[in-house]
Amino acid sequence: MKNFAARLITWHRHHGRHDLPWQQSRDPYRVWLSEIMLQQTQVATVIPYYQRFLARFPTLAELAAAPVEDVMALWSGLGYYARARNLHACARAVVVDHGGAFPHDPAAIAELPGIGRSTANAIAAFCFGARAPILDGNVKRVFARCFGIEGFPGTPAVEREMWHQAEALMPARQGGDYIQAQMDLGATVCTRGRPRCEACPLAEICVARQAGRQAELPVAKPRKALPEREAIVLLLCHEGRVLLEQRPPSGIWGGLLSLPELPAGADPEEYAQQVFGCEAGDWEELPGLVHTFTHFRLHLTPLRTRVRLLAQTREGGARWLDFSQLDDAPLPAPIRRILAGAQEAG
DNA sequence: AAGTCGGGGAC
DNA sequence: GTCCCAGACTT
Repeated sequence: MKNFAARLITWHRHHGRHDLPWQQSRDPYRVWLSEIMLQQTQVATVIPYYQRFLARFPTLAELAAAPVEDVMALWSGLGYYARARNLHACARAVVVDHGGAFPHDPAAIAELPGIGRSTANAIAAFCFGARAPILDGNVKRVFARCFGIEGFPGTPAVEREMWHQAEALMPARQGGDYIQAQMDLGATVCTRGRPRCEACPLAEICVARQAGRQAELPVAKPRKALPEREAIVLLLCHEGRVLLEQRPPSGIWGGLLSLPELPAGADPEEYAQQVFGCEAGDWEELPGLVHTFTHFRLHLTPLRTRVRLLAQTREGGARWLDFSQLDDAPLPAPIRRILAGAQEAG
């Protein structure tokens, strides 16, 4: 489709977003950091995290030199914590394998931890002027509508078709403006619900608009019923402190600190004593909460008790933290909420 | 090809 | 409440 890129680039000059915090620089470090944070995460959510992160780690070298725990703490609440681990690993790989500077070749960038084809291409196009297209949620939505592409874009077949389109449409020049234009159009005009077609530079050539099928394209993900899971978490309190344990590196909340989770069917009294060396007092059930993940719904029930310490905990990853230390701890969002409520309740 | 991985904005 | 977001990675 000729004119596709030209329409977008022209539109972007006057109607694109130009003031986002990571757009003030072509420093690959800042571009890369923003791209990772923005994976499956909206701009408004990312901005405060991005500012905090950059203030703590102004350069890639400082990030690479830091302990991964500090990175996790700054990521706490942002979700998809494998991104933070990969970010740290990537910084070290750039230092160790590439002399501290990102490679310019998109394929080489995509070899780095946490960087896939789309993110690698974005970095290469923004920072090095590469003719390398992206394919994110915005582009998929624009393509599906503009070209009338049927089928859920998450399937490999549809994705292959869209990558082919993306490669063919990518202009030789102004690549950075072009991919920024695609994302801006998807975020501000070709939105999921109620797209503003009257303001769209592609309106004349858009298949969905001509057919009045904006609401049907892109085809929605086929949904299954969410499985329900339940978990009991323990607040073992002792002299103003609470026991937290580190989660396994992979799985939900990988690598974060969390409240100890009672194994299914276990007795809290015995578990506290045998695993953590704590003699429990009276148990108090705190208000529970429901947290919905992408693929299941978790019902969390907190049980609180004051304990007497009998022995050293047998859990290597377990730590006593003062309630005043929780702000800086790498906690999952729902656990942070539970702890905040528990503190208020005394 | 399907499943795993968070949290919140927008509706 | 539901849907999905500047996706990557594992199985």
